[in-house]
Amino acid sequence: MHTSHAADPIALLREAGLRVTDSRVAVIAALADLPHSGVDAVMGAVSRTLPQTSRQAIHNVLTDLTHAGIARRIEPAGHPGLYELRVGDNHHHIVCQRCGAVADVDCVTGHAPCLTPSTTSGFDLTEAEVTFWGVCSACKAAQAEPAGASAS
Amino acid sequence: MHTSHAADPIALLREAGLRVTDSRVAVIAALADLPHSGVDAVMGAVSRTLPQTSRQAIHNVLTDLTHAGIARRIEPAGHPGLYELRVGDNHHHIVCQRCGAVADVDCVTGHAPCLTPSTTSGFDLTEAEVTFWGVCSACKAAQAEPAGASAS
DNA sequence: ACTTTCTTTTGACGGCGTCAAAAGAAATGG
DNA sequence: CCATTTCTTTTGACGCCGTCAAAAGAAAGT
Repeated sequence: MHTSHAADPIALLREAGLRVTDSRVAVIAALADLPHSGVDAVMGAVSRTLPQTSRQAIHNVLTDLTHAGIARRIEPAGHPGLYELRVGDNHHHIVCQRCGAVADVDCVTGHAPCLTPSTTSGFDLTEAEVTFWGVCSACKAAQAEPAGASAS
Repeated sequence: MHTSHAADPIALLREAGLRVTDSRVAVIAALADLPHSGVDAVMGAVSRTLPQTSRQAIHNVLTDLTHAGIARRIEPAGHPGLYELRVGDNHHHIVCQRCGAVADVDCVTGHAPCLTPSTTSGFDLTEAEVTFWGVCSACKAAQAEPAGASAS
């Protein structure tokens, strides 16, 4: 009866009042395995166990999970949407400008909205989203070794 | 009446080594007039003086200006790209979750990258992008008066 | 088991942006 | 002043990503 730990898909779904289906369990498992996955990556992972699953179903499930508060969608500029299960801890992201890889960054202050703008221009503030941009270690290595390296 | 501080489209283009064409001058004028404009808005503004201008030309010009450092492109999640002339002052934005309106927010610390993540996961950090989300005053007013309101 | 409700499949569609080829306009050199 | 090179703009097609909508299928309530 305690609120569940990260990776019990069935409990997460039940608590959210969503039906427990194979697709949803598989999508949650995929996100637990590969955070910051897009529809394609989730599709690939789900297809290994449920090969008939449609792309639209992946979209549906990810949208449902997001609305239910189980998943969170991020959308770095110039990239398709990505999903992760870490929710409600107000963390941020660092995105590689070369390959688009994403890593988590713990919030600087620890609680939302974590920043206060100097002037709000009459807006009611809901949240502050911080995206760091940089170059990941893999891309740094690829740049340092121009040729001959085993790249992925 | 204008001080040199205001953007002079022709000077900006010359300094960047770009040819001075009607389209480019018109796009810069449009952005000076309406910051945070998308391709559609710029197109509408430019069409008033250069009605034959193609949408692709707007894309080209905006991309050229961005690469030249004259304009900056922002891309709030779920919205098409927006452009502004304010460049290099490391300011941020607040976006209305209802209507997508964007306002500028001066940087909290005043200089890039303005924030340092606690853990960089091996990334070389380039910049920190902060997007505030909230509800603009117009949408707040619209919500307060559910029916019979005059034109927005 | 029957009916209602929710989920998934299937196919089409739309926004937004890019690519590429051809036509047009500005700078350069004779 | 004309010819050449270079850059800009037009035109049309295409692709990615996501949404919409209708029909088929599976789960829950009585």
